[in-house]
Amino acid sequence: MTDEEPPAAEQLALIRATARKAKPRTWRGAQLAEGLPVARVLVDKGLLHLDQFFDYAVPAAMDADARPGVRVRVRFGARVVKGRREGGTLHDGFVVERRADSDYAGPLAPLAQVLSDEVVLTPSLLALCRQVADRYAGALADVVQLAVPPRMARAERDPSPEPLPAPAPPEPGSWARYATGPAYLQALARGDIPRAVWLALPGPHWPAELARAIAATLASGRGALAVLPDGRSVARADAALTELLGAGHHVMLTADAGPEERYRRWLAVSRGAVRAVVGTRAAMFAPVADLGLVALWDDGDSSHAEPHAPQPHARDVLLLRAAEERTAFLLGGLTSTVEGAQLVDSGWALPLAATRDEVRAAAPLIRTVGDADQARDAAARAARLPSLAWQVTRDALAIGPVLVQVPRRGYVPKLACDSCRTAARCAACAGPLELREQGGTPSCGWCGRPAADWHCQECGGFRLRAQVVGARRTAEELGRAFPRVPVRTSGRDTVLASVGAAPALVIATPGAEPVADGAGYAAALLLDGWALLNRPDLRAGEEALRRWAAAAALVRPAGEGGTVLVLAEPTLRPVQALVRWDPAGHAVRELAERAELRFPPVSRMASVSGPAGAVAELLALVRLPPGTDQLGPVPAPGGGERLLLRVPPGNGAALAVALKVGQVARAARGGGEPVSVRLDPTDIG
DNA sequence: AGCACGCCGACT
DNA sequence: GTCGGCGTGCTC
Repeated sequence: MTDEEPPAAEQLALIRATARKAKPRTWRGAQLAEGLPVARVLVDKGLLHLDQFFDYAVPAAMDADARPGVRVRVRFGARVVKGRREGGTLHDGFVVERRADSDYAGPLAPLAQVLSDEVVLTPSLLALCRQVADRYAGALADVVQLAVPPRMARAERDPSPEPLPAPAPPEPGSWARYATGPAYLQALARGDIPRAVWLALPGPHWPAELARAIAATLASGRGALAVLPDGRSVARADAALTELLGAGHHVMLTADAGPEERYRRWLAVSRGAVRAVVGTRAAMFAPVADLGLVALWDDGDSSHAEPHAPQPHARDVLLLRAAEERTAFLLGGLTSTVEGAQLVDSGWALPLAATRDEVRAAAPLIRTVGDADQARDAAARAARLPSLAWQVTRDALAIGPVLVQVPRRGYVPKLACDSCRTAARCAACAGPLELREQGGTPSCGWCGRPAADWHCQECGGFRLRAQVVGARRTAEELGRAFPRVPVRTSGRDTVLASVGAAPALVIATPGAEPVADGAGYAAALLLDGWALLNRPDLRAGEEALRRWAAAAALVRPAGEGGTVLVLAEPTLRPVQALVRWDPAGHAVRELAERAELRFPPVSRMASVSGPAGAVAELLALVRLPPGTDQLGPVPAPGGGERLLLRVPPGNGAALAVALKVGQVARAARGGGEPVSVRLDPTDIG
């Protein structure tokens, strides 16, 4: 996060350094480019662990085209047979530098082909990729593959539109509801680099607010980039931006545009023709010229984590960009992650929140039904829904649609206390307990300790259960109980963007809730309370609050009759935070707890997994930063084993470097079976 | 990751 | 003698 320290970088530079200079020689003595006859090339695939550049000779005919940043093809892996080069397969790559000489002592192979004269891997994009690779102990080529889209020749042939002049600074609009909102916009429009963690008010205004932040940055003559978790939210931001500025100032970078159109838009950004980008995860690398603002919406959404190696998270990539490219930063959401709270806590970013009066005016009424209430409720035992739920639904259906949030399939804890349903955790390290075989002894998913004498920390119970839910069926029952009301469903395969303002029951899984036209939903029933809260995940509380707030924000304010009913214990921290609509307080308390328990993100973690021998081998080569804890190893789900490494705050970069140095050293000794290294893994339980 | 080189044992 | 086992090391 903000703990990167310089000595680590020197260590990496050392392992990258190569031998002495040599005059470029080439294999067949072909005619070479006169001025700078050497091209330093990043080879796209192969040697993934070696992670280094290779020098090639530039034939005279390619002198003009082989500029830094263009795509080339090179022969790689050739062998010398009787003084002649033979074999070698063609690989794609990028020229990263033109030079007068090479560090490589041997003869240089010539570039095979310049694929295109389009400069795609610009120096600043390369620098960003390098930083991301280092941050995650990954290979540069892997990051470049994430950052530069595949070439589509047709899109390259077409010229990009002429850039538009900077727009006028926008009016504050609904930003006036936030104490420092108008000042934040003014700072952006002035060309400053304000950094904020923005807690958005519930309701439909956040896309327009995000659009105004982008417009204010454009007004300063700089570019802006906003990353959102899914196509629906990008579409909302896009619509708001188009309404504010018209078309032409921005592009949408999402997967559903198709590869060619997407590359066309990416090129418009890369060429400086378009200065603002709204997009999903991959847009985090968008090469916006003279970037003035990076914005991220709802950083707790898991789709901000890139699944491909080295699995960078959009929040971290944008934090790197904000620091390196000296830009403003806006982390927005209805709730805050602990990482967001940490940015405020460290003083790096300022909170951007509304007054309590504005919160009260915007939020719906939140009511709760706990287990004790349900036990007393005869109707609930029969129909599995408390009578308050029936009452709220009946009343709300008189004035508008009702949203029913049900748990997603497979979204249940592995093991929980049989009596109070609290997730079962390891007594030694608080990792999640798992049952590896039927009837066996549960053991910790982190440190592997068996938990034969487990008892519940909350209620003292000693029986464990694997959880099952029937909430979807409950929702269906609800539909049958109101036969004249239409039932719409949104989830998994069919996600609705919006529903009408007329009374209806809208059943949705978390994250797939449609926006209700008009005033918003009259009520929401959150049926997934205990399933969300009891997940064996560090983020269970944060995630529950995030999902509840997302649903509750679609409900009209309490003053207009909006009601939210959450089926969860009212004494639990996330439930209280929802009732009081105090996401900031919740995040601050979660952060304090993580610090106390030495959990991420206060401590940083890496997971090392692979065949047992290989993990031990890598570990022997790694010089871990002082104070590193080793948790495990435990058997990994896909075979082999997994080890967690935990370092104190401020040592994240050192841990990444140590692991990278170890990986390279191990590869140089003949490698063997590969070991996967991941920083800040998201699935550690 | 490929892929050739090399230094060992069993075969026509 | 020669074919081929895969252990080892290099790739601009």
